[in-house]
Amino acid sequence: MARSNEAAAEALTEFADLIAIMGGDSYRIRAYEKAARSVAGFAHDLDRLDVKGLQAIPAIGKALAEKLVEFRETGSIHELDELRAQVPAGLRALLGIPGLGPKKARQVYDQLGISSLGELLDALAAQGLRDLPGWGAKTEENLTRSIRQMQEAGGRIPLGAALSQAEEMVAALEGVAGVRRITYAGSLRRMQDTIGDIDLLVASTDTEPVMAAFTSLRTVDHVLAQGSTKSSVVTAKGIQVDLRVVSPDVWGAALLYFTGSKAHNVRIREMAVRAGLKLSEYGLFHADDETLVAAETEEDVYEHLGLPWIPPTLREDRGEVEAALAGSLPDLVDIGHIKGDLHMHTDLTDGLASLEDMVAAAKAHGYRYCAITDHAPLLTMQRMTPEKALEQRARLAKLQEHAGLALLHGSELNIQEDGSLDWPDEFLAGFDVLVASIHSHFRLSKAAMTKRIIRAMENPYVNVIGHPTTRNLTKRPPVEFDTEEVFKAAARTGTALEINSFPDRLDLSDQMARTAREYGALFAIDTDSHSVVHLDNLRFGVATAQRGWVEHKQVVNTWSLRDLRRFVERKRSRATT
DNA sequence: GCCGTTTTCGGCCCGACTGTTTTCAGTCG
Repeated sequence: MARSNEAAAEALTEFADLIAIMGGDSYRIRAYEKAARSVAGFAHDLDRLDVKGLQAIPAIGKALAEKLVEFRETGSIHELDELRAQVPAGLRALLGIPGLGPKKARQVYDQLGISSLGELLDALAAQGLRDLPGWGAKTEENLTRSIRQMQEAGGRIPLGAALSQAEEMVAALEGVAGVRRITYAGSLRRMQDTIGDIDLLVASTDTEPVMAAFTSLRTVDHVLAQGSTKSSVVTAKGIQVDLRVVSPDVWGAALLYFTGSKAHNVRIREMAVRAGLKLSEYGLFHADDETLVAAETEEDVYEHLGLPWIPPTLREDRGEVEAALAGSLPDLVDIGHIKGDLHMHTDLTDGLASLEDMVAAAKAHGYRYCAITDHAPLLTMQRMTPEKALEQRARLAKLQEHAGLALLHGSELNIQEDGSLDWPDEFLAGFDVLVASIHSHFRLSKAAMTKRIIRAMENPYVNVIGHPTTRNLTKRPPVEFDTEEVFKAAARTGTALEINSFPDRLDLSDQMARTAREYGALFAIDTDSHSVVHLDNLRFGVATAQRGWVEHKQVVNTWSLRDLRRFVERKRSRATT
């Protein structure tokens, strides 16, 4: 994704937030929000487009096209600057608190002068908000809880945002004189769902120019430390980035060391000690005479410890060392195994791209098949109807004639509070494949939630449970259900559990996928794409699956079309016999 | 602010939930 698109989308989103706080017209707000999503999901680089070209982007008219040009040329938009002058910076951040929207944000500012998270917390602690009109004890309680949940996330950055920041910096430094190798390490290389800070590793014999280039990167806001082998900066987005420079001949040892995890490193260092060796970021040495054993590649170091190379996504000391020793590391799913995406939206509901464009994008990804799964009627805002679904099916059949990959017609159904679904079985039977997801009633009791999900899985037409816990990494905790019961039921009913690749979701999480796998459940790694560019998120879902030790055989969308259809048919026929 | 086979004005994503209120406002998906 082009960086300029993201930056422009962020400016438009901020615009929308500020208009909302100022009490502006709700349709105008929505227009900005929609434009932001459209720009972020636009497949081409905005930088190449003039006012006229920009207007060809959906949801961008003349006014916004001009603002986008202004943004590109000056780095800002004067109307946005004027709004910023009227709304304290901290106030917008309050909108990130679930349960607190623009009206309440404005209210606490106007009536109590609160314009930061800290001030809001103080007021909540002092019970100073319950007397405001429309507020009460319960509101205070809910907001306090929301904030606590946010803080427990610890200001960590979702994987997607961290990775694009890291890749941008790696690309900018790759060409610097003296840089022999460069990569990101740490939790980012292990593809953990959230990242505390970014670790970059450079192999070079000439550190000065590398450090100078690093600390003066455009994205750097300020420098925390600058030395000859290690420097730390904070980016404009508030992300800390550490850069280490090592000699090229110890690249492998350093990469191993800085990739971690700490727990994994401790385990293999213990192994080294027992073998009369010593492992550090500078290499594997004989303990007695300090002669070098291995350092140049990770494979080398692992091999001299008696281990095969262990994929970074497994390096958490969750049994990978034992498995490696026993020769039983999982045959992990990889991005090349994926034969199709089973969860994609189009502009028939809340997607941004047309059916034709989504199909073309799936084809461009080299898929053998893809499923179009627009929202079902009970998500009322999407205004789906049986007629529209059938019409889409007819269009899909027409596209199939020259598609070059198998086009499956599906839908993303809504699991209701009692586990029932949008359409009767007779209508569901007309689809090729169906995803069912929770989009409402997140706070049911654990028992009710368990029963609800299992009932949905028992429907013979439900093939995939979409984003099973509905968690949002920055906003919403996962719903609670009895994992053992649900995962057992998934295995028993022949229902795949989705590993949703959206960077804010990554749902199932790595740990839950690992548990589900132990109960014999199958998986679908989907992108839940709402635009063409979202198809690229697949790598996050695949990495999450790897972290959950998921093997490719356990992922239904690595199967051939024939096997996938059998999977669907088997469940359906079991129900009728 | 966008958009148009209902085309330059007047619609636009609608309904549920929560907590507040005593008929409704704000938030969310």
